[in-house]
Order: sequence, then structure tokens, then C-alpha cells
Amino acid sequence: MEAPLNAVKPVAVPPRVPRSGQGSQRGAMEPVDRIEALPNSKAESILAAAKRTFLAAGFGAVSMDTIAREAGVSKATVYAHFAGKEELFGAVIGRECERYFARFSAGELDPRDVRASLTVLGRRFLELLLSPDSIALYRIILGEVTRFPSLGEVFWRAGPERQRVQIEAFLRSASASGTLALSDTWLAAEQFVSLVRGDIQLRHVLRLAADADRRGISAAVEGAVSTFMRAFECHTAPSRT
Amino acid sequence: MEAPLNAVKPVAVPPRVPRSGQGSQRGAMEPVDRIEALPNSKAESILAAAKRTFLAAGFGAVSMDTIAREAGVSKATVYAHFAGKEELFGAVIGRECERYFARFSAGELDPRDVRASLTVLGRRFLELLLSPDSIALYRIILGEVTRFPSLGEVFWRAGPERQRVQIEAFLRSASASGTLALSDTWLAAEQFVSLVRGDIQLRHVLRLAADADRRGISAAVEGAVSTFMRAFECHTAPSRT
DNA sequence: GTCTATAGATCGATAGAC
DNA sequence: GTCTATCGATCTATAGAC
Repeated sequence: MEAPLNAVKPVAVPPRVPRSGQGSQRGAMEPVDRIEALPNSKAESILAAAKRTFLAAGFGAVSMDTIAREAGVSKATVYAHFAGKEELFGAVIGRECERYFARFSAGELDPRDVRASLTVLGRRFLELLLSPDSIALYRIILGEVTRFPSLGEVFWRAGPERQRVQIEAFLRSASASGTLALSDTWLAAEQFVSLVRGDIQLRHVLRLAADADRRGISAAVEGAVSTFMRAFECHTAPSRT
Repeated sequence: MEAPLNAVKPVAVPPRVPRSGQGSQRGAMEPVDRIEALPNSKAESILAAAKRTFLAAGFGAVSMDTIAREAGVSKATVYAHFAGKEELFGAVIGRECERYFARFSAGELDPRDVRASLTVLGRRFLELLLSPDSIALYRIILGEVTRFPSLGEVFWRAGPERQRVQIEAFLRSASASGTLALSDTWLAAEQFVSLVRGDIQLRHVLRLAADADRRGISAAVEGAVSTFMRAFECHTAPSRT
């Protein structure tokens, strides 16, 4: 029993990109929208560095020294803006939850072609779910929800719940128009999301699949939509096309 | 921008149960099966303490001092059995993956009643998935797969893949007997698992639902089985009962 | 506000006695 | 093998100059 039963070896901290000072090469020829485009204040630099390092390595593996260095400021400046490491972490994660999941929308769908609309919807959902930052955020939140219990509700309300509401709204319209036979649209939305997600999200989170696998996304979405339509397509009144 | 946008507060380290010395009150009137029943060696005590603390608080929040104290040994003894914290963590997680997922089985199912069999199968799967240790293990692995890349494959092969193989075997037999119309049994197994899981596992992981919700499990399984049967039940040849 | 420098605590790991 | 005691590194957080 002395030898470990499984060879599970850690890796070193993520390779660090040396930054010469604070200003990066951005900010010269980009449109000046000023709102969170580039870190124009020290607070934004700190938040950006904290986001980058936390999402890449997790809460426990990142030190305030690293964040300060990555942000191009001193550690005292970090503490001048944020009360501590945990407050900074909470601010970063809360903000990222809002930022990422605000991109999802169930709008601009053709209610006359439910299959095509569900395919578009599933693809939007899965592309958001498999984006590198979304995967990293998912890892962090699940790993730190024990230490930060409020993370669970922050994440749930910003992401899954909001998506579910939008998807259910579309399913309800499709059900009202007689194209789908749904007795419980809330459950149906959960099942549609579950079918689309399948195991591809978990495989990405576990680093068993690389990102940007467009064909994998298409195949997953089409398989899910096909099964969903088989289960709920209404055959009684095809409503003449 | 100085104030955190979201109130995400951490909690203190888990409340510690003071242990007077090493021997607990167990081990006196229990059957002596000796094989991992009670920690009869220091190595087992260390592994048990490491499992308990790691699963409860995560890799970064647990120190070797805590593990030694919980195990009732000195820190030097811990290092006499395990080369370091990371090796101990790998040994614990690898062992727990094997222990937990070995409990799942797709046997003892009645192939003549596919709906009932799928219900039993789904319930077994979901009860395993929602057990407190399984939830904690899931949190740890997803949170630490960045630091321990091999955890992803260890977990996948011990859990999801093995379950999928067993479920697919049953689906194949049901498909061969003409009860289900499945063109791709591997995909069907993934979709069945996804339907059963739904969002209830995530809600448990995020601490939004308490465990031991038996009625919630039954409702989730029956909703999943109903949808799965609607999609894949074979109506062409009911194969006289 | 921002910096340098450092305090104070904790952690992982080890030396040496038994 | 097991213990006590401790080392050196690192981490969070702060004091004080500017």
C-alpha cells in the first residue's frame, strides 16, 4: 500500500509570459469604446490579470504576487483596490458569470421551422458552453463552490437558469403552434439542454477533447435535435405547410 | 469599480472534530473483515484522513498538518508513506475513482420490460451520481484537473466510460430484441445518461439542492425514461407479448 | 494612489533521536 | 517506523515613504 495506486502527477504552474511594463501592444489602432476594451485603469488591469490567472490555474494556485506582476502594478496597489484575495476572486468570478452568459440569446429564430431553430439554438448553446473561458469558469466554480458557497447561486442564476428560461420560451411558442407536443415545457427545456450537452462538455472540462471542434459540435447538436424531435414532434395535426 | 460587483464570500475551513489520540470508538464490536473496514494501519489512517479532508475542502485548502492531525499521526509519518502532498492526493483520488464507480452495474435487468429496466438503470445511475462522496469527488476532479492533467483520464475511464459501456450493452440487447429502434446504440447510451442526469447533478454540485431527495430522483428518472421511450420505442413490430 | 520593503503566519518537507 | 522540532520557502497583508 506504500506505492500510489494510480500515477496522478501534477504539472507546474502555467508558463508565464514576461510583460515589459504595463501597456501591451494594444490600444493604438483600436476603436475607442473605452468601456472595458482595454485596461485603462489600474483596477481594470488588476481584474484582467486576476481573471486570466484565476481561470488558468485556479484560486489556490495563484498568488497575489503573481496577479500584481501580471497586472504590472505592485502588490500594495492590488490591496488598495480589493480588500483581499478572496474578495478579488469573488469580484472576478461574479463579473465573468455575467459577461459570459449575457451572450446567449434565443432570439431571431424562425418559429415555422422548429427543427432548424432548435439546431441553431443548440449550436449557440454548445458553442458558448465549449468556449475556453466558459470551460475554465466551469472548472473554477465547481472546484471552489465549497470554499465560496455563494458561487453556486451566482453561477446558476447567471447561466443555466437564464438559458433555460429563454429556451423554454421558444419551446412554448413551438408547442402553442402545434409543432411540438410538450406537456411540460420546463422539463422539455431541461431535457433539450441535457441532450445537446451530452458528454462533450465534460470531456472538454476533463481535457479529453480539444476545443474548436466544429464538426463535433454539429454532430452533437444534430443528434440531440433528432432525438428531441422524435420524442416530441407532433404528428396529429401537421398544420398544412 | 472599487467595490466588488458581487458578494461572493468564502467560508472558513471546515469545522474540525477534535480527536483524542488515534483510536476511534470503532473497531471493538464490528465484524473483523480486515479488508478496508477500519483503518488498521497507519497508512490506511492517513489515506482515510486524506480522503475525508480532500473531498470536504479541496486540494489547496487542506494542509499536510491537517491530514496528519486528522489521521492521528505525525507529519513525518505521512511523509514516510507518501512522497509528498501531490502523490498522496493522486493516490486518494485514483483509489476513490475505482471504489465508487465499481459499484455501478447494468446487470439483473429484465430484458422483456425495457421501460422498467431503464427505470432501474437510471435510478442506480442517479443514486450513484448524487451520493455525497460522488458529488465531492466530481467537484475535486473538475477543480484540480488543471493541476493534475492525468485526473481527467483516470476519472473518465473509471466512471463515465465504464457506465456507458454497460448501458450500451443493455440498449443493444433491447434493440436486438426489437423493443427499441436504435440506429446508434453508443449515441443512445450517451443520450440516455444525459437525460437521466439532467441538471440535478449540477444543482447538487453547486449546493443548490440537498442530497437524499428520493422523490426528486424518481421524478427525474421517470421523466428521462418517458422521453427516451417516446423517441426510440419501436411501434412497427410490437413482438406479441 | 503607488511604490519598496517587510512583518507575521503557514505550508511543505526534513533532520535526528528513539 | 514513529516521533518532536525545525528549516526554508512562500504566501497574505501591511507599514511607511513619496
